[in-house]
Amino acid sequence: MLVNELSKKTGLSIHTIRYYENLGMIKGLTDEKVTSNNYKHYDANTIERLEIIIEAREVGFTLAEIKKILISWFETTDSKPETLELFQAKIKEIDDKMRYFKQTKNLLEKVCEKIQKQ
Amino acid sequence: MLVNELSKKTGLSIHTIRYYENLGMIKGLTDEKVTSNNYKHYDANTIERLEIIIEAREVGFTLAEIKKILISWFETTDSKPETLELFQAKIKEIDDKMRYFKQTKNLLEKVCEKIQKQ
DNA sequence: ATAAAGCATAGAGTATAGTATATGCTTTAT
DNA sequence: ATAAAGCATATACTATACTCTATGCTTTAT
Repeated sequence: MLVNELSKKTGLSIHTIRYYENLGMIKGLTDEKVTSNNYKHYDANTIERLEIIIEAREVGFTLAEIKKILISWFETTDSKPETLELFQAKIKEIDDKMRYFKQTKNLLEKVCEKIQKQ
Repeated sequence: MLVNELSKKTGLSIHTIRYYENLGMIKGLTDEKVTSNNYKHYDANTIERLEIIIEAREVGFTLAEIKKILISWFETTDSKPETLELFQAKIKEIDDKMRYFKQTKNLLEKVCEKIQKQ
């Protein structure tokens, strides 16, 4: 599929997709048999990657961090202990954030109650 | 307390505190009795506000959104239905994000497992 | 008394994550 | 055949949230 279809399937703008491609987070392939253009083709794996990006950026991870996750998930063949430690730290970060979430949700609920009582 | 103490108590840099003050998220008061300087004094409410800011920014809310939360929580006396709707929408956002969190945590745990198996 | 540290304001600079514009070539539709 | 739409690359622009630097005045320590 070309970039337009990929955009429609993921909900990301073509600009954003190209931005992620420039960062090396996804990679389209040009068809060697076609010489008239250099259109890039994307596959199901690209969609999977973009869905991971969408999820992880909601969590607040930077694109640089998400890139590391993608590499470890899809490309890495060797296991580096520092990579493992990195992700274990990220899991802890998520747990910490969960607590902030609950507190903020709680505050928002109280704010709503306060408004409704008036 | 002055800005230095406030910084130490909250863990935020003096620059960041002033940045938030310029955005109108907190407010220090100058002592009217002192004419030689215009040092700003901060109270316990400021700490409370900054703690809310820290929590809510972890959740991914923008400073503009957090400012609205602070106003509704500490200053607002009248209840606007649109404010209530805003916060109810924010609560839903948090619930949505929670789902992304669980998915991302799940992915990270799988990545860790994958690395450990190698 | 004088140097060091603290405070305030203003403005510049940085990082991240897009978003938009310009240009030029290619493909598709009429 | 030609106009419209799609694709690629490059560069510029924007927004958010800081972070740093410069300047000058005030307070504190020695």
